[in-house]
Amino acid sequence: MERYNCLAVEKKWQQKFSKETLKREKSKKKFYCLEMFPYPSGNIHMGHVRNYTIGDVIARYKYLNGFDVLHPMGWDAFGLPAENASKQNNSHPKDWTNENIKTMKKQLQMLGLSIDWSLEISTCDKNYYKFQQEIFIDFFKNGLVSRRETYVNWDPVEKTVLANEQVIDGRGWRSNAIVERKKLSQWFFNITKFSEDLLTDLEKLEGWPDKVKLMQKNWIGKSLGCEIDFEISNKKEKIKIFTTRPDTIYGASFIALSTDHPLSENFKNLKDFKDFKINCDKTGTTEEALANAEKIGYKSNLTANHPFIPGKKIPIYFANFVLMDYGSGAIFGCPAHDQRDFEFAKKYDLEIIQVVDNEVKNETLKEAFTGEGKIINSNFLNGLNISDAKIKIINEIEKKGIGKKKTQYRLKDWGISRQRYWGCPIPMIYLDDGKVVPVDKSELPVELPNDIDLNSNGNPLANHPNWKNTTQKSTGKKAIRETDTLDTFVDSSWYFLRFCSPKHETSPFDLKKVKYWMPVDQYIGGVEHAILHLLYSRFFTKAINKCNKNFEINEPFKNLFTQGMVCHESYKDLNGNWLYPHEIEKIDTKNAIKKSDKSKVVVGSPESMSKSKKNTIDPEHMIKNHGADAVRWFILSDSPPEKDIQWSEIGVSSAHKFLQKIWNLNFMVINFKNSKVDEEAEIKFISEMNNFIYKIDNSIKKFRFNVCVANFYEIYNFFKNSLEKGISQKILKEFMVKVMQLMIPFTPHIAHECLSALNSESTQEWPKINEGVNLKQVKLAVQVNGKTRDVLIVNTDLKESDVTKIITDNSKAKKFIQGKKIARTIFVKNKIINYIIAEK
RNA sequence: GGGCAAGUGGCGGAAUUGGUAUACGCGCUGGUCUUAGAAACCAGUGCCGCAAGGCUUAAGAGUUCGAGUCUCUUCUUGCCCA
Repeated sequence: MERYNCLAVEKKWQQKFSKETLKREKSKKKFYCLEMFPYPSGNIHMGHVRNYTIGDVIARYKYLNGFDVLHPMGWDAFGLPAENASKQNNSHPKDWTNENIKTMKKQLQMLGLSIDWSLEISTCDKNYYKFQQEIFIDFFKNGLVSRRETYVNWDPVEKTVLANEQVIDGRGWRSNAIVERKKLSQWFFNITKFSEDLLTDLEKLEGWPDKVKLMQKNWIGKSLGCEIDFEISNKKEKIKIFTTRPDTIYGASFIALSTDHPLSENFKNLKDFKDFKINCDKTGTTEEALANAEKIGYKSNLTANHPFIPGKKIPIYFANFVLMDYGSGAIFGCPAHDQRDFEFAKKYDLEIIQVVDNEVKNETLKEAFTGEGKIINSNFLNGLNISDAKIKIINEIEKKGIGKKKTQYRLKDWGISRQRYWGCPIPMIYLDDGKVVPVDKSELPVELPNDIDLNSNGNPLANHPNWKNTTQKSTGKKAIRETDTLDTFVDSSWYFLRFCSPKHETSPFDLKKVKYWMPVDQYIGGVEHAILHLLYSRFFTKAINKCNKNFEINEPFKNLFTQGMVCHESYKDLNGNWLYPHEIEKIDTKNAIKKSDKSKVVVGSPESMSKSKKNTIDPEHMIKNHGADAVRWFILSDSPPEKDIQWSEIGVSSAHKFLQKIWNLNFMVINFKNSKVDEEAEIKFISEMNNFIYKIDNSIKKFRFNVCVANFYEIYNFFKNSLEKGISQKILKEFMVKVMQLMIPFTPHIAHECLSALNSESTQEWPKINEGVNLKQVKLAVQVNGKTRDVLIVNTDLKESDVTKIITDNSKAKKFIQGKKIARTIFVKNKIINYIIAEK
């Protein structure tokens, strides 16, 4: 018996894996297994290891079960870090990115993944973004792209625009800078045209986690409301307001307008109004920023007539918490039942009229009441609940002809302009006469220039001396290129289509291939993409469908799995400096010291690995120490894959030890010599092994990989104990082959090596359960008054009377029922018998 | 503030979906081997109790012959939205 040399064995099999694919062209069943492709930041991290190991288990499992499997990998290669890194070390983003891709590809191959590398794509490759530009032009021609001046979320650090989704807690998702409101001309994808489809089609996605669907639903944020026209007192003009709470119309005590509302024209020359407007622009555009900001207003000299209370006039304000691009840029304020309105009313001493009943009465109201209740103080609405009141008042409004029912979505159009170099150029040109037109498709790609100055302020493309000067092909007219590039979320919104035919030259994808492989059967990635990336990809699929009627694919991802994060404790020395795990020494579970000077180390609770906290573990280092199989095994073993996992050095090394044991067991079986064969023991062995095969198969299907691992430990224990039970070598070998086949998806290197040591050619199939070999016995629990008193091993399908006889003859439960009156017996065949004792 | 998850030994976690709670692993304790340690192997390990037995799935109630699993109340934690 030799010691298992994981490094040599893994290297050997990786050379084979890198040339093989999981294609089975004759198979009638296809399976598209896709993991979210990585950003080439430099090195792979443990999150990638977890993501791609899970994907590999699924891909290999499906392949072994006879599927024709597509399992590609590529690079989400555009993005700001490349620009920043290049500035720092005076290189070019292209070189920096390509270097990283090389390193990370090598690292991924070290994991023994079943990736078909012939399909590799990179989004910064002009052969990729050329087709992205083509899709953009198609979208443009189909009315799915628009350009308009709007207030945008401006990240002052990155000097670029952020989508609403990219603003978290009022800060840039990457820079963490406080986001400002700025007016800019921007390109948009008209994602809101699909609001309703994106919402209703969520119901079709049965293979998606409910959590993710709910997040998308909330994000789209459909709400039913209505528009109401308020007459301005003594004028002919009307103000159209939008509200989701028309039931509170009798509580209206003011009107608030956006500072960009058309009515502001009348005030734009007043200095105090101008100052006020500047002040408003400091508030961000997110709902949260608006909710948290102090509510400020500018009182106009106008009032509006209340549409349902004759003679009542309510004041008109401009306010910072009303935005022009939500609804109509005008609201009516009902302070008693909206927190923002409440704060506003308190500040400007406006009327607070309660119209929904609540235990807290008007005089003592400390905040807006937004809960359920009966309508009061509202004339004909009194006594109704909120939803009935909404229906009734909308009817009334429509009858009076002063407004109509309207559905509103929270989802906004997707702003895609970025003032950056390292992204896909937007293929549009500005003609001298002011027209903005797409580049002729024959001129694609609009290539990024290589000679750029990253150190100049602002957008390097706009600063490039001549790149932006061009001519329109069809007319020869002078034109200027769009210098903004596309948001990098665009790159990842269709890569799954490109993977189906990555070298296709005439269009973004070969429709035949796409129709064969799509939708993605299993998509795997982090839950942090639950909204942005997944929503955008769904939009792209629907938008392409609109441009090309033959596409006929409505949803890109049939099944979605979101894995948890990889966590690790963090360490700080007494001066508050973060320390890497290799810089410290653990004394026990909660205490550690610094290796260099033996000083005390503060151990922080486990959290997501991040470079800033230095609580990262380098996968390459781990693979070199313990082997790829051990790393894969550990990352699958300790927690269910959808939950966070805590990285543990001891965990990996014990995974390594287990694989060594498996290797030894394999050799024990190969060198096994029979003394005598016990047929009954063989039947038990086969039956139990079949049981294990069933369990593992079942657990893989449910993504319960940690349970699979536990089952493998049980198999090992059981198999080892069975060696002395009189089982023939033939049977032992037959089942060792099956065990190794089961292990292929998890630890492909050692599994293949053992199979080859067993002289088995069966490396491409999944073990089948031997039909007809079943245990003739089952465990049956004996309960008295619901308490388990004994567990019997009995023949299957025994009748109640037979079971009772066994119990009264000989059982630990006997003494609990002897001499007692049994009032009732519950008997479930092969499972349980429960005696209910009558009370005296 | 609203919504959604979840809460099981010292730790990670399992429980065929209402039928043996604590599988499996880590850790710990004892033993074998060893000059010693490491490794390996064997045994033990929810709590109380010498034992018989009793108690135990965040807390409390309910439904049921039977509840970790279903219902209600409370507490705690996490995530998302505000």
